[in-house]
Amino acid sequence: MSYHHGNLAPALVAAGFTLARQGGTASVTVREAARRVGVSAPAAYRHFEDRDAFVAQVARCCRQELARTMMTARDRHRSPKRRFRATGRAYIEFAFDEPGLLECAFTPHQAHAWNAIAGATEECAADDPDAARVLIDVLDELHAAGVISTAQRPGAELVAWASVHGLAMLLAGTDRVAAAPAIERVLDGVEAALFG
Amino acid sequence: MSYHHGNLAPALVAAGFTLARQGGTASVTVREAARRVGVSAPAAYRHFEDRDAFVAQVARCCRQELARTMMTARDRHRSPKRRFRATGRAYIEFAFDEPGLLECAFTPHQAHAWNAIAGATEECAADDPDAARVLIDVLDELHAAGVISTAQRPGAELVAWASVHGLAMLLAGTDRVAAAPAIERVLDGVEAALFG
DNA sequence: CAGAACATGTTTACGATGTCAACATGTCGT
DNA sequence: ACGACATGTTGACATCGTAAACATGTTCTG
Repeated sequence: MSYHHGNLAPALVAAGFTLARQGGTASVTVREAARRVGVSAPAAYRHFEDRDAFVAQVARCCRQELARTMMTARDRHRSPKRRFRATGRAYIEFAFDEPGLLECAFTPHQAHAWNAIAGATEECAADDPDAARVLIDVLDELHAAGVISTAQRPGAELVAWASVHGLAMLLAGTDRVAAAPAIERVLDGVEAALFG
Repeated sequence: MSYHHGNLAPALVAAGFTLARQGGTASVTVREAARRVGVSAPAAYRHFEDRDAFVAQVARCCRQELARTMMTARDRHRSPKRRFRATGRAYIEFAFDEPGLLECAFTPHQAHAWNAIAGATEECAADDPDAARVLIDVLDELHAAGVISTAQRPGAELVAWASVHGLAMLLAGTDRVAAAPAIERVLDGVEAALFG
């Protein structure tokens, strides 16, 4: 209604999220996002340094969506081992359900993924779910329950994340049912590596 | 010298390879490759369906380069276990030495990676080294040596590849020496998963 | 050996994108 | 009320992918 949109940035990011969902990072374009929000393209540049900065925000959304998916899958179980496995499986399922989102989630600066694991926990509030946080939490549960030994605990995030993330990348675009055994095989491998 | 270049396609791919090395997939552009070869942009379209097809070829080169790196690292050792570990480590090292090439190697259609593992071995000749082939071979050595049990052998490619590929993705752009322990940790995890 | 079919390059051109500069229009503090 | 500031708009430019239409060698046939 008004000349000024009110909160353009979130609206643009939301539009970008939809674009990512449909066509992956490549189709996350400033112009198209602006178009969908009903605003001129340069307007976006009042809120984002450049396209990379915009995509980074969209990617953040994608990661949050992934985290939410993992959390709901995890919370369907009680035992730490089942919760762990459900978390990992959810990650891979996400690769099939939302290939565009997953691709976008980690393509921009892969450093995000690592940083998320390395130590960054302070940058995400309660309303900013983080996939790495979910993983770390469930690993802590396993540790607390004595399933993972104290000796094995350090670096467990990496082992789990690398396997699952790598598998998700490899399986992107393949047949879902054909991949099912592969998924279980890798999850078995992760468990064997961490406790087993 | 002549109006006709002679073998444009390979020249363009070589140029694309250099571009990938410097700036990753994003900077692999048909126009720039043509420019560097000293030819007009549309000329490239006599040899490649579209940009994706071109990038796919460049990616193939990148994968071959990776395979060569893995092979030379592997061949520095005799024992199957050491050869296996050297292969994996080389993959990760490649992520640090040639981030652009690694990104390009698997971004276009991740299906390549999976297909490479799934069954594709016939499409690569002796002069067309394949990273998946290298991995499979060294796993076969481990199996033959009795290090990997027959029960564990099936799907071992996936476990190894997913972990290492995922780790390489996660570590892209991080500090090399800081990441060293993480690398060993994940490699330990892979070994624990496959034989341990 | 001439010339036609073919492969391979070239020039031109169009539409889409990222992004800058200049201008317009609201909002808000004094 | 008025002027600073934030936020949008229009217009323009460079780069890209890529389609015609045209030019130039190469090669095969009569």
